[in-house]
Amino acid sequence: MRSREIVLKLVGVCTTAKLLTQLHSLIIRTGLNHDIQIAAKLTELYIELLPVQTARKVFDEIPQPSGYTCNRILQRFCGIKRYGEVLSLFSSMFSFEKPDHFTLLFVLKACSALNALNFGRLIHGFGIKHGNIHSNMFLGSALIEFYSKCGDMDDALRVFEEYTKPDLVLWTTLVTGYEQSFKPDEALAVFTGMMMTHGVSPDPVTLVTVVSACTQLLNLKAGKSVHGLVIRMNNESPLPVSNALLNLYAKTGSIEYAGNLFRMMEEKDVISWSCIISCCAHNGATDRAISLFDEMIHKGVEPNSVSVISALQASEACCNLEKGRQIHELAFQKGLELDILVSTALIDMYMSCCSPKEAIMVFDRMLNKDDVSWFSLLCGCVQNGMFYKSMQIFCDMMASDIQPDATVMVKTLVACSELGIIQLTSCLHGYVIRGGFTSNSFVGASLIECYAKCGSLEEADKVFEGLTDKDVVIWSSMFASYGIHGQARESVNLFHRMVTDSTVRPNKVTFLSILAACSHAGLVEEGIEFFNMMLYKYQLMPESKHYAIIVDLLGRTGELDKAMCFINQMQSQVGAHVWGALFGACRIHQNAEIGEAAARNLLQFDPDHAGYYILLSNMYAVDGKWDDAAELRSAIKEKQLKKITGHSVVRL
DNA sequence: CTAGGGTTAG
Repeated sequence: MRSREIVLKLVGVCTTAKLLTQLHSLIIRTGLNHDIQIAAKLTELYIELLPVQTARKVFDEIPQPSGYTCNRILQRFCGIKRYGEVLSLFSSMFSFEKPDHFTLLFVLKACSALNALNFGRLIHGFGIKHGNIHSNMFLGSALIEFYSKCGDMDDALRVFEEYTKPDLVLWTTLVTGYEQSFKPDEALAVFTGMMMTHGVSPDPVTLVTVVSACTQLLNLKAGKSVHGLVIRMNNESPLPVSNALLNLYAKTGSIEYAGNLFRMMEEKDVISWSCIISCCAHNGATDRAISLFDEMIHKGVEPNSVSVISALQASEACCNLEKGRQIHELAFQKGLELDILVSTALIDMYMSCCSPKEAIMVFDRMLNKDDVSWFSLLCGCVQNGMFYKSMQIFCDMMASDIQPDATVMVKTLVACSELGIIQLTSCLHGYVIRGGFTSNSFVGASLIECYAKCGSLEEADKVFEGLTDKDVVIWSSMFASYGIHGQARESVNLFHRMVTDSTVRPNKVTFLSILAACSHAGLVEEGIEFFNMMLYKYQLMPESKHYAIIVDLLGRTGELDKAMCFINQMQSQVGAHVWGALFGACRIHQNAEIGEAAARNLLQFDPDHAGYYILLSNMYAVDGKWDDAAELRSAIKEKQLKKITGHSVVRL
């Protein structure tokens, strides 16, 4: 009798697994393991202290576990997210122990995680039948969360409405449910109802969810009023709330608000830094994004993959290869390079900074690649003019059993059209059909243009006529195809066929194709006619590229003054290719005066482009302006510019 | 033994 009490006391103070095993063997030797009370205590300890599998074994050996013990083991499994085992355990204990509301709580949690809608409904029904669940807020929120996670907001709302006096947690669970189910409007409506008609004040948890809802809606105005509420409620808002607000400002591109809030925040973590860096990186403040990243590192904040990705995107946007490399080094040291998202951001950065070699090295080092990393690699190679490599990557993708999607097909077709190998195009055409891409108009358009660029207008036309559902993209690609072959008349005729035979409305790209076709064939009048049609009949604002074509068109026939006038009356910003077109025309027609103006404008876009200097100096030379020519030549030397040698390839 | 939550990413 005495030893029993001692054992019980010992069990009470046992805190480690090691002590427990020693104690257990002692208990077995004394035969006290048959004592129900001691066995129960032991089990509880096992459940708490031992690896779950052992705990489970111990539990299974108990002939009559109490409800409390059952709940403890369920709780343990819930804690380590082994939800499948929670459900199977529950099913096995159902025969001997009546579940109480604690049991149901754990099981519902498992059902939510596993999306086990039917199982959860069963639990819900059981709860209704065997107890007054509507007096228990804990069960209520578990049920609301369960239905929300299973995507059944109607039932979630029904549960909520059973409560006559829902507390803040219950309200918040409902708001969160709507927000997580991508119904931010409803989330905000419930929130306003809670505050206005029921007079319940939110706490930080509620506020975070509400701000997330505003972010989903990109509703800056609503978000700002929540911010106002936060300020009125509390002088110093908790970090999660500030971070949520920061994210709202970042996502809505409100760089000013984000900056102000960030500066005001007393406490900051990686998330805060990541938000502000990503905000700057995506809204044109790339240098600031980079300096913020440096500041973060300097302050000893440990970077995570997200902050590294944002900093890489900033380097990418401002083509800062050196900075990109530095961040790469840092990511490598921190072991973040293993993250697929980081590697992919690195590939994008190197590709955009014209260093495909380094991008490929990153790719080759990746342990597991997903379809996005493959796509980044493919895209980058096309961007960098490595068309053979792009085709090779496409083949490697297929060999690695990666299913190409429509965007991959488009990029591959672009690479193929640059290579100009028609047999390859036929192969890809076959794949387009087998892969079921025929209904995708972007793939269709790329295929048409690919055939055209490989020299086969017939094949392009065959594809075009074979498509039953021609949208504006498909039509435009065919106009462009005729244009490539100098058949502007056919292009124009086809345009009229589109307008009369279909309901398709031309867009800016359509006019780009038509104008290019006219320019290519020297159809000056028609080109200007189309330009006016675009402007007046279809009310489409021409962009710099459209102007460039018209300038090119006028330039070809030597109407340089007219072209200059045209540029002067442009509404939109004059892009580099507009000046390029004018400059090219001036070279052909030997107009050094306008040519100089064009070249000076061009150099503003690309100050180090040796080609412009040389062509301009040639123009001076032909005009006999030797001094000007010499001056320019020495400027080139001074800047140490080298002309990049041009080359072209023809494949038969 | 009990409930609702943060953020960034191709």
